[in-house]
Amino acid sequence: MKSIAAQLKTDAAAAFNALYPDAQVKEQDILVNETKPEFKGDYTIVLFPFVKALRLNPAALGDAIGNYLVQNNDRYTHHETVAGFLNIAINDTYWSQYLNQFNLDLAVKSGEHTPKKIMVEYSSPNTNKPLHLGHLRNNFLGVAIANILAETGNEVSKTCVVNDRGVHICKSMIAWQMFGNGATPESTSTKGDHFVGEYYVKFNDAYKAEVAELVANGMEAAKAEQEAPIMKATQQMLVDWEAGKPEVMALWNTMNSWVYSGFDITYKAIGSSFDKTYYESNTYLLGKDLVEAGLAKGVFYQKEDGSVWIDLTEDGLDEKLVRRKDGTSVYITQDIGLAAEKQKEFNLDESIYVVGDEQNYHFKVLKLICQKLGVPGADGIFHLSYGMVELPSGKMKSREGTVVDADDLVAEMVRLAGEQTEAAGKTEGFSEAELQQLYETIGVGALKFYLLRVDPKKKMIFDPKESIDLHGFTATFIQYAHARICSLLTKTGYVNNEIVIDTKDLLEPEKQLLIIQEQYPGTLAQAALEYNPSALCNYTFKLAQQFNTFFEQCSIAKAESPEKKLLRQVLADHTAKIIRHSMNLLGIKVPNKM
RNA sequence: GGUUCCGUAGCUCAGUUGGAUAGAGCAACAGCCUUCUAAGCUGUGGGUCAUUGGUUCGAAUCCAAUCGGGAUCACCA
Repeated sequence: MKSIAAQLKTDAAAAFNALYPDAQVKEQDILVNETKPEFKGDYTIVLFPFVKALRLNPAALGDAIGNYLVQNNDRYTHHETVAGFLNIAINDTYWSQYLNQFNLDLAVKSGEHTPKKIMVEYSSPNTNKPLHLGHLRNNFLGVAIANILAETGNEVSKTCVVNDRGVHICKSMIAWQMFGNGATPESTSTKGDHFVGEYYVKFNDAYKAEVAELVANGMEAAKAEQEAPIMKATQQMLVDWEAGKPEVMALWNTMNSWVYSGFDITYKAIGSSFDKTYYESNTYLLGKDLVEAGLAKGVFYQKEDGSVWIDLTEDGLDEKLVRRKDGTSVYITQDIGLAAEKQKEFNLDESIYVVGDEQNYHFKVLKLICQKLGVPGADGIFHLSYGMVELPSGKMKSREGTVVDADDLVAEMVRLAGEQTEAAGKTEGFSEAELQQLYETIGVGALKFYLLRVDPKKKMIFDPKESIDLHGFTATFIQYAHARICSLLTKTGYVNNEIVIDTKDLLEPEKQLLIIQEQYPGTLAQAALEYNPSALCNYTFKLAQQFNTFFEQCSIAKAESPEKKLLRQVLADHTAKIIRHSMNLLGIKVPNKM
């Protein structure tokens, strides 16, 4: 079913065409806004664009259109034209029809588009260190966007490309060989990914020391960086790995398995999961055949030294290397190969990559090359680019130890949720286990909401002080409204299947709540269209806010009449249903009691 | 330097297919719990929408220039 705003556009276009057939007004030409609170009405049609063409003054035009709308649709009642704005009110009696037909699933899925096969790639960790704050934004976005697209009627698969090979992995391995003395995550009671990450740090410390020593002995810095024994050993290990040397493979497998067991715990805590995981160790050779094909097609060209390039200068980009002179592939070659591979396996309409905006150029190039090569599905490649997460002090820098660890952050949020719950004296009636669950719901929810509430495209500042705030524009605020509703409905004896009869003489808070509720499917559709979960955050907060106003002003227990009581119970119930629905899509749990 | 993104209240952010007096949250201040959960509600103060010019009935939104900031332009991934 169409939203009221959309229906009003249709009806207004019909009114224009009935009254002024020559103007040929189309639905898309009509701008419908919410009426500003200081004016009477619910939705507003902007008349200016038509005033000139029709050579009418705004007041006369507004009256004509307004009268036509009210006479031909019992959905609209009052209208008034103020300075070129035609304000239309929705008839109170219309709302009973709306309430009786309320069906969230139906409303959400009734979009007109044909379902698409969509893959969302996100998370994409390296196996040499634990996840950090930036990964959290990535994961939350990936999960939310996959949920939103699936809910709005698409077939979505989630995938993760694990960067499990390369020189950075070898660094951890070398350091463990040198300094580990056979230690394991078990023997040191350390989470596997953190354990391996510690050796990555140890590598860098040792490397720095070796370089310093060489320089002290008179070597040039640039040369020292190449000649440091630990670096040479690492490079040799990479060669051995590519050759499949058994003891290197064994160590690699062991250390990666430690990391994966650590990641599993983190993913479980933050609610990330994947339908398919690609490992770079399996995919890094992909794309080589496509380089050959590209050469044959003349899409690529070879320089005298044997390296292979593509010239993208006509597309406003640069020349880009796709194969080194030694015949090995580069990063983008694998990505081309993997794009083709995904397409073969899943036959996608859309392939979404949730990757930071520092790779905007890379993905522009990737898509262009795939298109030029004629890789199937190339047009469906979409880089869901998100901005970096920065701290109030600036960027996170591993050198300066300012990287915020994901596990630490989650644990801290859960701890603070507990602390604040206890401080507020709200622990009564919960078992220990229930409390632990509640703290996770609040702590993790707050973190997710904090990272999702900002437009993904924009870089954001993560202020630790602000992120732990459980007031205002937060998940906690919304969760609290939900918990109140659950309690309220139980206490006032709400029975789910009754029919609403009376929506006459709606009070302002009741009507405002209805209007916002009615906008949910449209908001969700917009969030899907723009790949923007923050639109849902904003909406759901607004809904909870309006519910709280309604809650203060419209008592259910002491309603003026049984009809009002039922109406308000239904309004509260629907609020809770929408909150559950949207928060679920955002990956945020809502408690029934808090 | 080339390309590209950004600049809105003290802080964090909405608002941009051009529409009414630019909105929230936090922070500050003043009220509201004998009544359905006060993690709440109500109110007050707070703005040269970076600057300048242009387009037009109308610009935070579009265009140009300037200032300030980020990203990127690797035979790294």
